[in-house]
Amino acid sequence: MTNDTVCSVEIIDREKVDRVNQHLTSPRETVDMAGLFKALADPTRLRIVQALLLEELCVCDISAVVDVSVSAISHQLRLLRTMRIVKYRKQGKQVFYSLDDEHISRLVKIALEHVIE
Amino acid sequence: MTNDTVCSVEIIDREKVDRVNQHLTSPRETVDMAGLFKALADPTRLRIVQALLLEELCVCDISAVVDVSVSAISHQLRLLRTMRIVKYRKQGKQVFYSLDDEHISRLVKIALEHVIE
DNA sequence: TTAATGATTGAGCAAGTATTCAAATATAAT
DNA sequence: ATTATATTTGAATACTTGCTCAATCATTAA
Repeated sequence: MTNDTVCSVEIIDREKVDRVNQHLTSPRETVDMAGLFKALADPTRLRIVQALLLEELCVCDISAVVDVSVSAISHQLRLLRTMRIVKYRKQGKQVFYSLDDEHISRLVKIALEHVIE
Repeated sequence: MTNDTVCSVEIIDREKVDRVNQHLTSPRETVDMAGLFKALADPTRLRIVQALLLEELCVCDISAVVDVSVSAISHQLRLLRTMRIVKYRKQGKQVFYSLDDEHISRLVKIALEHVIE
């Protein structure tokens, strides 16, 4: 659906629209950024990230901290793994997860500042 | 569902779990933070925010920039309004939106750094 | 080898969400 | 007043998502 048909006047300020369009990131980058935010947009996943911000933890202990079933945690960890937000190491039967991205802590910190106000 | 029933050994490292738990934000704060990330977790909304990061825009022009129907944009703007992420001013028939939170630009900037790498 | 344990996976379901469409508001122009 | 325009809104729908349950895999212990 094009905007030509949506807005009867099509565009109010064509010059402004062009200017803004030129400075936007590529659609691909926008989608990727949204994906990163989406990874942090669920309380369970955010809780996991908050926990791993403090210490490396095995799946079972993450489950205990977050108070969500091991299965559910494992599903979410897979997503965080795919997003390259967490990494893991195996030690015997256990799998220890930790954060894999320095940007994450900054994002979480800013978000906390936001909600505290 | 408690973790006592989930993990056969309940908790691997009780001391670690307690320590982490003590340093976590309140559940309420976690949910609010997740809500903030969720607001930026959709490509359409993120595109809107990116645009408003550059200039104040009316709904019609946002629709043109993001290339999504005016109606859909309006629905998303309502959500961003509710989240106190954008504010607006009326001028005649038009409604101009702009960002209402200084944290947002920092979040978007960091997310961009993340995806560019 | 067999049993036990920590973790992963896939299917299914309930809840949430982004968009469309049609109708309704609000303001400006005729 | 009537018409046109910019925006908002509610309902409907297709899609996504987070969890549970059961089964499976991987590693260790007996």
